[in-house]
Amino acid sequence: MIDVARVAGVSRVTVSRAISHPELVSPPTLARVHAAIEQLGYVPNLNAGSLATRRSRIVGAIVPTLSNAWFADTLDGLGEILEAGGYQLLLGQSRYGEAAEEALVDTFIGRQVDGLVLTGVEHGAAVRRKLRAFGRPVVETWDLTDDPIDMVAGFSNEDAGAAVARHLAQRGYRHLGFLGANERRAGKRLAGFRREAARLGLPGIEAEVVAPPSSIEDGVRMMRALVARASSLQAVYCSNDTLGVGALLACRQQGWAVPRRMAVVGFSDLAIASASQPALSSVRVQAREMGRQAGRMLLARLVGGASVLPRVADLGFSVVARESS
Amino acid sequence: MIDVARVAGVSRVTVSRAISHPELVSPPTLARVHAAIEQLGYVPNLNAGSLATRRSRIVGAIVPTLSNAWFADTLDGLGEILEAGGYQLLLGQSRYGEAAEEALVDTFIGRQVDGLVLTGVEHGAAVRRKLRAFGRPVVETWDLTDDPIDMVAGFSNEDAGAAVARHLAQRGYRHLGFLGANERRAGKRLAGFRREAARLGLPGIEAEVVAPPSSIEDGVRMMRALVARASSLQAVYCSNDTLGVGALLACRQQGWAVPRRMAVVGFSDLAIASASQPALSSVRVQAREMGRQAGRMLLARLVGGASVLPRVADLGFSVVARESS
DNA sequence: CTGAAAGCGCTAACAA
DNA sequence: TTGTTAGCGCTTTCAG
Repeated sequence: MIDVARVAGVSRVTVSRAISHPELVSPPTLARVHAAIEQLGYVPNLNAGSLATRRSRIVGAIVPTLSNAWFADTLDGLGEILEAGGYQLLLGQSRYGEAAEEALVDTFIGRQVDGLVLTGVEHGAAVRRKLRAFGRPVVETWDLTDDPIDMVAGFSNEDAGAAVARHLAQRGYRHLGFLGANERRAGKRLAGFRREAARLGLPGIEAEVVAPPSSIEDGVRMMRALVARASSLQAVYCSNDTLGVGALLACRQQGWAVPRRMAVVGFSDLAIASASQPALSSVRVQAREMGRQAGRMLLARLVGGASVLPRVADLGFSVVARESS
Repeated sequence: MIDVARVAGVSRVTVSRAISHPELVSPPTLARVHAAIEQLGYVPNLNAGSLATRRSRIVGAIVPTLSNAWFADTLDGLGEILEAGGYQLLLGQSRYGEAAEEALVDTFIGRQVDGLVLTGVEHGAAVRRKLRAFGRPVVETWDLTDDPIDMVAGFSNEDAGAAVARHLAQRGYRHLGFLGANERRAGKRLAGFRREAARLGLPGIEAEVVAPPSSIEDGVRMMRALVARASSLQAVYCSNDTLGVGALLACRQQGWAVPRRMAVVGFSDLAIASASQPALSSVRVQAREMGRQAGRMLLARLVGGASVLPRVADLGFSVVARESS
């Protein structure tokens, strides 16, 4: 910057202003500074700027994993909005681990991110405390809660589970089962599924769980294990579409007609759900829109702006009935 | 940090050392410092550290989009390796735009990222110049070139296209078509496909292209357009599986038997390829492994270490023949 | 509209 | 092993 100042024949401050507050610099001076910047190929050190301003123009985002298309979609939507506001995304993968999440929160705070997006609403006590003390905007996604750290953009996983139970009950299935990942939000979907089945007077629900991330093979194996335990099973709800496709595959291998002998419902409505044979019923969630909404909520607080957004946004979900149920 | 120093009864440097170089601090002092850190809930400002050390412990990554599972997988693999080395990922989406890519490169340089991962090997001249001048490790992915900016971890898109042509020719298909995204790497696959078809003496190839990102609907529409133009078509190669699934759908709607009346081959072997009906032949690429390899190449340069990795890593690809061809 | 002075929070020499 | 002295490169008062 000193070099630029010398070449332009001005002081360092003026160069700084020409970059950050061009309206405070006279047009001729501005032109000279720009020329010097161009000539020297000068690129300002944003870290130094962040240190001085305490604003990094970076938003941190923590997802369990990128290899699930749905989280990637949320990030895509988030990035889309943030880019437009001049912010960038610093990424962290928690791999579904609470300790990893806390470590990520620490480094994000250390890097002075201007805002943070988390997946889910269940976090360690330390995470909640630190983030509240941090005092910068935080959006939790992919779930809902009465007591957010700050803001939420998601949907009710319990309600989604309950909706599937109603959907299956309506179609006459009574003996329901569940295949799911051993993970917080999948657990909530199971809880809602159980609660609603009980309310409707259906028999108790047999469940199989597996450590995330789930694979199609997991689905095949769990489906077999489940029917071995509960041969009267008529329908199974899977906490994600990958397991759902696995369950369909297991049915095909056993020669069971879907949905007559066994109905299957997945979750999150990936492309694979509509492409599979028979097409897999699923629960559609607004993955990308959740990211967008989170981005808007952050920007509203970051750049101020007129619009005051509510702290809680429920993006909802919908049961998509296809051939498998 | 001053507060921590006072509480622990030491100087600021000692606190700094206790955090960054604990082996240089005596155990009792270290304990006092840690106690003070704990008590005050102190979180070091990493930006200040970066400013002083000129190392940010951040790697920038630019992908066209996150909403394609394959790039997300590459990032996942990259993140996996970098996390283990104590680095974090700063993300940028170019949306297949060269200007956007250059802007991202600028801010990444400005943020002093320690390394950079790009998608593809075709970049603006300014990007190449700036990155070479930057002097920090850069890995290009998802393609190969003789003249990398620095390092490459990818595969040959041209060879992949050629391999599909051979695969189809071997099975007796002669009139070949192509559906693809209007994008650099898809273009190379088409070029290889064309070249090989010509070499094998097959008729010229009809192609349809569409702006990325591709959708299943794009595939349906393009497939129809293609056969409207070239009714003798026997097989079609799609530059990604999404288009491939769309092509299959179009065939079903027309009542064409696949692969008898029309063979279809996709690209990148997403889960959707094996789940679709009939199962879609595809070209498998090592998306995650490309990310891992890029991560290893970066770390090898960043932390030094014994192993010297080659500048170019060809991860290859393989044609996966399924029911559709 | 421009410049001088002071400081953001940390770390790398060097010395003790 | 610990502390002292100088910055890292930028931005913000406050004067001029």
